[in-house]
Amino acid sequence: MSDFLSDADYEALANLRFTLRRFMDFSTSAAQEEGLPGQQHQALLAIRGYRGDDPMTIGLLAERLLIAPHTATELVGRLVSAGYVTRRSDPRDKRRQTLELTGKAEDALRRLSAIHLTEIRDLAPRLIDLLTELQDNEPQRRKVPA
Amino acid sequence: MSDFLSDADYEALANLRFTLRRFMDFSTSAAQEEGLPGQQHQALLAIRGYRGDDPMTIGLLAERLLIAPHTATELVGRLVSAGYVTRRSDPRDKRRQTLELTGKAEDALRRLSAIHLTEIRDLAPRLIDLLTELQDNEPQRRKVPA
DNA sequence: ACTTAATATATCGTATTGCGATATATTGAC
DNA sequence: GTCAATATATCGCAATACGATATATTAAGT
Repeated sequence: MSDFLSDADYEALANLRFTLRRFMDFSTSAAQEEGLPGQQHQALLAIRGYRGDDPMTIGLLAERLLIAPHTATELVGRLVSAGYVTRRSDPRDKRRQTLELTGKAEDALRRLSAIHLTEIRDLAPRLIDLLTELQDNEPQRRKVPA
Repeated sequence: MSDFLSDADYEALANLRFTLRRFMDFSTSAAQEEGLPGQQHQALLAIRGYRGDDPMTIGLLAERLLIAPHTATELVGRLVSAGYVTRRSDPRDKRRQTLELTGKAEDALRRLSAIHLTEIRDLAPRLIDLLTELQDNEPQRRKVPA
């Protein structure tokens, strides 16, 4: 297992992190300005962006956000309290809670998503460059590059 | 300001988040297995990947991690306690603290960076696709695509 | 040189948030 | 019909970042 790493590798990894952090930072700030903590914004997006036949539930949301189900429970509790999400017992399986966005959530998410698209279009070229660089710097590639 | 957004836009944004979250989740888990909280791992990477003439300091680290200087102070405090970083007063400006990685940190970071490179090479194609898709779906582009 | 402002780091208390452990309700398996 | 599995919920805890503030050092203005 070649774990030889050049200074350039570390630099590229650090730059990738820096770029990702800037995006996360932008995103969290934008959400805060809408009055939403970053995690709540991402939950709304996960609900809105979900394509599937069954309705969105706590468990599905947990999967999409990579958090524990009971953490999703708490997150949804906050969203319901703040008026962004409705939670209703699923008649087909009363263990499940079906989730839907309120108009308030749709409005906030529309604004947030619009500026996120703009920001992503700004960031994407740099990000793609960094990813491509990291892909190309294979540690063990043939001695004579084509 | 056209904030018309299609279902596909929301889906693409949600998928991008999901992919970023998977990377962050992978990264945090890998760091934990090395005995490092994710933030500490990223601090080590920021120090190691930093290219500059002046030595790394608390303030520079804060800039690279996009955290408040006093948060960087706390983070470095934990890293020093755990034996990953040395902190010394800079003789040129005694307000500054110069930071250096210990051998322990270099070892852990080498292992972590190696598996991160592997993971990134896995993830990069999907990420590049998602970013490209988001770039191309300009809401207001010319009516007749070339 | 002396006073004042700016910079760099540090400390303390607080708030957010996610998790582990655990509990309850509902459904499915046999 | 009983028992295991699933889905959600609750509680206490730990980690971490921040705001407010403090101290030390350097720079700027005169």
